[in-house]
Amino acid sequence: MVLKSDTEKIILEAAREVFSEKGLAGARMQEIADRANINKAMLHYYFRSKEKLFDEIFKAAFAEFWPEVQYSLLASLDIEIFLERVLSSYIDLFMNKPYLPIFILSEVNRDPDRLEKLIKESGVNPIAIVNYLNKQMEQGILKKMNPKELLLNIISLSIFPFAGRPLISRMLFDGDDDDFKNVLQSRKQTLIDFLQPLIIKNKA
Amino acid sequence: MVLKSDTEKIILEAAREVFSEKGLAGARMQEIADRANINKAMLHYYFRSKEKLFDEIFKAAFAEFWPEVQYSLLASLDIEIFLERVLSSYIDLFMNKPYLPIFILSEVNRDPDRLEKLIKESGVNPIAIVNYLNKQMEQGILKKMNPKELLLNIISLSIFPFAGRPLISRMLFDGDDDDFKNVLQSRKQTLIDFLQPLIIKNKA
DNA sequence: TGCACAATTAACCAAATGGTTAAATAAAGT
DNA sequence: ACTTTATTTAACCATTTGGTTAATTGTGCA
Repeated sequence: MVLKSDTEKIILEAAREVFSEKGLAGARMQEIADRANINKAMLHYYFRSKEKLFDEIFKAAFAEFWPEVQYSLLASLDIEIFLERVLSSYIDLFMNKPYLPIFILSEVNRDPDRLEKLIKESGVNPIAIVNYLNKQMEQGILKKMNPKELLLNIISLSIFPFAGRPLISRMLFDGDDDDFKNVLQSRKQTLIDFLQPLIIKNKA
Repeated sequence: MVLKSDTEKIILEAAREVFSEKGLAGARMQEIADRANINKAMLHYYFRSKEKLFDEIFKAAFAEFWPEVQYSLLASLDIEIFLERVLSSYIDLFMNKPYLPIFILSEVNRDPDRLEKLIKESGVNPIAIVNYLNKQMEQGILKKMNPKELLLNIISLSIFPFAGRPLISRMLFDGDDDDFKNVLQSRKQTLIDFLQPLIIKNKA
């Protein structure tokens, strides 16, 4: 891949900010240019069109969004370590990039075809994780259930609090986002506790 | 409240469709008018501005979105029945109105102040549920944990699969939304099983 | 029937918006 | 130094978009 010029990187960062705040439809090319301190024409010089620029941003966001989980199970991993890693890396990720979950969710919803293309290109494969969970169940280490649904539950518990952060913060924490932030941070541990009953201990 | 004319209702339904597909920024007044089979000027005749029309839609959506939970615990309820009701009513709701979760989440994220105003007007109060859960814990019926976090987990498990439906359907179910739909439907029961370990049975 | 008022429409408007262009400036190569 | 190429800018353009207006049609009622 060609090295990215400084200007290009500055544009991408500004675009990421604006697109994740306003969405594709709500974002304004002028605002991106302003935030990058450059002339609006530069956006087209480097990225041709709003759509193309957005594609770059979305692709990068999705790349961050996904692989955390996948790489957590290269080897046949102990389930407790697996859980610890998945939850921890997701929570760290979203703590640093709070905009990620809702950005992905919103834009996938608005135009699912964009995701479709990306999945095919990137060869991402969540089924590996499903198989892993399934194996743990067959070995009697995990309580038996639909492994896809278990993965869905783990992801729900990890992502939703971040995706719904402005809502939850206001409804459940009286608008005190710091308070909520603490809960989110400690979730690395409390979620493991919450999921603990799924793990079958062999009586030693 | 004044009776709503037919035209008004038709507009609201069309607006709801378009706004929840495209979001506030992405929606076009012309498209709403077209879908309602009326002249665009009628939209302004009845609702003054796009913003005002959107407010109506959002308010109605939020009203559907919230009270399901709240009304589930008018009396001091058995925890199993509580869970059953909450999960069941949420799943039924989102099964019929799949657009609701992501619509609320997206738009609250885009403009949290809109929610702020609504909360104050509507006097919604999730803390009642938190208190209820807390009491159950003190009575030794529920495993002890942060009650706000338990509520958060229940909500996450209920809502996220719907909010992320286009994403999950493609990533986990190979794009077969019917397959996913079945899982969602059966979740009324599987989620109860999943949460079962939280409930402490008194040995009879 | 005719009058007042509500509902509806076609035509129009100003502002915003994504995108283009031609000229200017800076860098790089010779 | 000179030429070529890449980068940057200001001005401009066509289209879209939310919103308005003035005229038309429909409705209830005195």
